[in-house]
Amino acid sequence: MKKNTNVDIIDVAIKAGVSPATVSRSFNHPNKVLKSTQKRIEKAILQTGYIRNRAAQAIQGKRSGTVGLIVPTLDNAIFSNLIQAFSVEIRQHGFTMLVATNGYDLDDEYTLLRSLLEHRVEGVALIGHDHSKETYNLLNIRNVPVVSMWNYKEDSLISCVGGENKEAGIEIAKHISSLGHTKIAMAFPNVEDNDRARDRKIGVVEYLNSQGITIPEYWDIKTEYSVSDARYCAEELFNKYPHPTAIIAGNDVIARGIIYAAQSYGMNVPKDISITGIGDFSSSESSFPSITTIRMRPNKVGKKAASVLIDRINGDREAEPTRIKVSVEIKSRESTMTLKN
Amino acid sequence: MKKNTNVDIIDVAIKAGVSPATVSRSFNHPNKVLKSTQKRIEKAILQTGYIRNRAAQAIQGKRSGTVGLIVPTLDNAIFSNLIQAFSVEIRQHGFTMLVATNGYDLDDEYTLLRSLLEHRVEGVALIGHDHSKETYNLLNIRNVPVVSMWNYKEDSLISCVGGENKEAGIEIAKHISSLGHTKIAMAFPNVEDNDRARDRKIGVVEYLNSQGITIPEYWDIKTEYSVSDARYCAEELFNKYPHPTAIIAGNDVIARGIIYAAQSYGMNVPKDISITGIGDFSSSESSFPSITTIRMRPNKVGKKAASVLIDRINGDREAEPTRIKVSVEIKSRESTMTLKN
DNA sequence: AATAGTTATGCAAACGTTTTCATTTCGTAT
DNA sequence: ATACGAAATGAAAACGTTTGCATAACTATT
Repeated sequence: MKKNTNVDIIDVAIKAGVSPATVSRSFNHPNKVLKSTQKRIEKAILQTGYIRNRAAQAIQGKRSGTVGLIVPTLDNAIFSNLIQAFSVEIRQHGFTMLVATNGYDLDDEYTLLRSLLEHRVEGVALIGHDHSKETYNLLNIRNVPVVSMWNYKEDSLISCVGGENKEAGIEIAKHISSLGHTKIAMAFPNVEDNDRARDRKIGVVEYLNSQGITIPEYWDIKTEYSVSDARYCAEELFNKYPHPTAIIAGNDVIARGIIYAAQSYGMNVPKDISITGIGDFSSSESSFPSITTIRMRPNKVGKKAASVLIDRINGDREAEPTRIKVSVEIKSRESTMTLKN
Repeated sequence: MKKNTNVDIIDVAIKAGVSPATVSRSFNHPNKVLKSTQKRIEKAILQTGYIRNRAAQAIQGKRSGTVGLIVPTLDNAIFSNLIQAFSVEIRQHGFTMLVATNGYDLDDEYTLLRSLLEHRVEGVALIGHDHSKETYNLLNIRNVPVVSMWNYKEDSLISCVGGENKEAGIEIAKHISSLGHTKIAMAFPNVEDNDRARDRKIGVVEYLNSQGITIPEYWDIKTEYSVSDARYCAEELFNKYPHPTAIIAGNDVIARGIIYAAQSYGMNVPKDISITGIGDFSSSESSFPSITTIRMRPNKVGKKAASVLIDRINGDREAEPTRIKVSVEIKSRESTMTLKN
């Protein structure tokens, strides 16, 4: 078996009886090359097993054909829908995606960004608006097309596509409050360096306050973004403190964990306790009980963000940030009900 | 604000008062360069805002600093743990990861592989052993370091790290059977082009047959890899056919969907019906009821696969495939119990 | 102090493309 | 047939690195 690693555009050109320039053009400007010549070139490519070298292309300072994506983690459902949608759309435009995870660490994010830029990604997608000074600075200096996903912000420094998280918090609080609940607990992750969670929490707290409801310290649960930790934290609450009649969770994964905790304590959701999420992840509708949540349309956000990014890559580098607000919407399902007294 | 996109190694060299070659060496062979010179270079890099160009590096035919990963989907929990572990390990060795999803389409996988090779990834990770003829051929011709994850196979054509899926199937069937169940249903996805699912199913069927148990057609559920579809399919079963006392699901996500279906039909899991998964995804232990499943150690597989790949990248290109078997283990939890009669 | 052996650096030729500019070929109108 | 503009192609100079070879600057040895 002939091992063939280094056939280049010149080999193809010779085989096809044309110049390298023509082969190159047949890739990048096919309309500038005669149909019949294209055929000959294609044949030569097949015969030689040529695979074009994007690195050599990228070096021209033009297209690298890649975009970078930095997410906090791939480890759970939170970003899966989003990333999948983003990836599919990106690819349809001929890009390949470089992915890096920063584990919610903003300094690390900066390092990753640098590394992506070393690879000359044509654009970058990030999550949310909490990024280090250095990150913003680097993006600006290099003038990299960039889009922030998941979170709408009307005065964002960079383009963004997402829902308004504060509004999401308000909506869910409104829902719970309208069902008559007043003994309400919350379960959010660490909101420092995480504007999505922070905005949601602010929305919840502000709305409840406006209704004269305050949440005591011991009902303000801090949890990680995982089913297991959420369950554990909820069980702690059930063990040690008076039981609320409703718990508002920072997202659907946390809500799921809390529901498991409640069920394992023999409570019925929603009869004994109402529990809400935020996000509407793909399994929230089909779980039992299905979760009352706020629909944040991850698929739409991912897809839309991809096209915003591509537009920016192809378009005006100096343009104002594009900001797209994806409306949020309450999904009232089985995990909540009117407070019985 | 000065927009600065094109500072190159020469600018840095001038600033630092050395030659470009020395700057290059300070990146790639730092021990070959005087400490004091390195300092000057670092300072120049900071002052100029230089970011090295990996494309120009890659063109030398040496390192591109990237590896490619092709997965069926990012959309659900199945591969999340695996990918996360893989990505973290890869990065610790200075690589960046190019990710592509093929939606379980093997022809598409070939196209993606080509595209990754255009970017001159130094190695490729795939899922399982079902790949098209063209894919295997291309990998062989180009002599690309490659590792298959998730599935151990003793005579695999390429290196692999994973559990033995057939064994997983056998183990879970053994467990269910040992609990006294004989009225057993199965729920698997389409096993064509999916060796993981196929091997599991074979294991289940063969073991049950050996115990004199056969599964009627109407208890052989075909479902997609999603909570919602699994729930839907299970409800169909509950609606139309006699109820089994146990259901063996192809993985934990499917199991989860089935549990929801059962619960929504007022059944108690496990008192009325035992349900098992395979895979042991991160939330399976903390869900309620927790899922009896086969531990496939996705974190270990991902991490190990990354290091196998890196070894192959740095090592002997002609070596025999490295095959690492990650042992599977039954995790008996709350979703199963002895058949009461 | 002269020599040999190291170590650090510079020079210049790659690496595999793309693209500008120049040239050739072709079709069409005279 | 001739001339003209358009379309297709080729030649060669980039693009930003890395690296083999040559040289210069040290260190250690006598």
